Amino acid sequence: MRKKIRETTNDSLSLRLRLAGLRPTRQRSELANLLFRNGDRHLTAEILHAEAMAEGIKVSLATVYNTLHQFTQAGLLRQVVVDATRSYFDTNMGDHQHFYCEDEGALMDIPDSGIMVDASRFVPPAGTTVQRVDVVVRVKHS
Amino acid sequence: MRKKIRETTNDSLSLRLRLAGLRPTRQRSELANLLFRNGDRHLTAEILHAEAMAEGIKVSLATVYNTLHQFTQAGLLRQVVVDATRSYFDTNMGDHQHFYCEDEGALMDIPDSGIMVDASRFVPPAGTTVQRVDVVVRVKHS
DNA sequence: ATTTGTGCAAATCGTTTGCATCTGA
DNA sequence: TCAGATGCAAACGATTTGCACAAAT
Repeated sequence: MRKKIRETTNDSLSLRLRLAGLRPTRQRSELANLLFRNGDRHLTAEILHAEAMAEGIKVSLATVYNTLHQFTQAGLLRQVVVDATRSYFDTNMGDHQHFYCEDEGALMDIPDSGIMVDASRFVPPAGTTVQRVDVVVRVKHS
Repeated sequence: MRKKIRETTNDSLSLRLRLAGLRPTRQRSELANLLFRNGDRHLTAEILHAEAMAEGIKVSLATVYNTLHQFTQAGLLRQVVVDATRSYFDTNMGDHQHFYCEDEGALMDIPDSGIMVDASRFVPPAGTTVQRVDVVVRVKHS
């Protein structure tokens, strides 16, 4: 049979990476798989790295950091700042908000119904435009 | 004239510290003065430390950090998380929200009219209660 | 072949801590 | 007096970077 022109291994993830202008290297593809195969996720670099290790994926922590930032820049992830000591990344790029439980450091999406902050309700400082509006509902175990 | 029983040096700041259960030490009083004399402020430990130095106030950076946390715990300050790399403290304890300009790392109050997020609009995860709702409007120089 | 990514370990940066010394009540 | 504060420097933990090597196109 003839040589396959189009890459057979080119799953949708590789495609996504390509479209984002990122070479689908082994590490990036495997991390992308971890990140996106199971829908919405909120994780730190360390958590992702630990998961990768657990699945036998070889990546250094430094590469995980780099990759998360590249994905963020490419619009595949969103960085969520809730805790001064940790950086979370969210695979859900839709317009949504979060619950954050400080007790356990858990970040959760607010089920849709929720808060819609209407950007027209306020005027940004002179010379600036609104990038986005972050809403974090801080909760505590009661 | 008779000995003054009540401290003459007891300005409102020292009083505030006392009421908060904090000894009005020289450093705490002077930092409190810097923080509260000019109304609302948003600053990092480093900025406050630099200001103190500039005014000839002798405090170590470590003490500034400690003091900011003590004030926060005492309800005199609020810590605002907007940037993964810096911690801001806000002297405005009222219910309000912020603009954050990533370009210049500037944090500003949103003039009141603004956003009122109504906590009843959503249900916190089971077993938790809402602490507070943080809204950060991220803006960029255009 | 050339460009781009990766790994490691060292460097960085904000923040915290241990401990000896000082200070306010 | 003496519990509580402070200062310094060392410790810390998350993140980043420099550089030699490896992989993708």
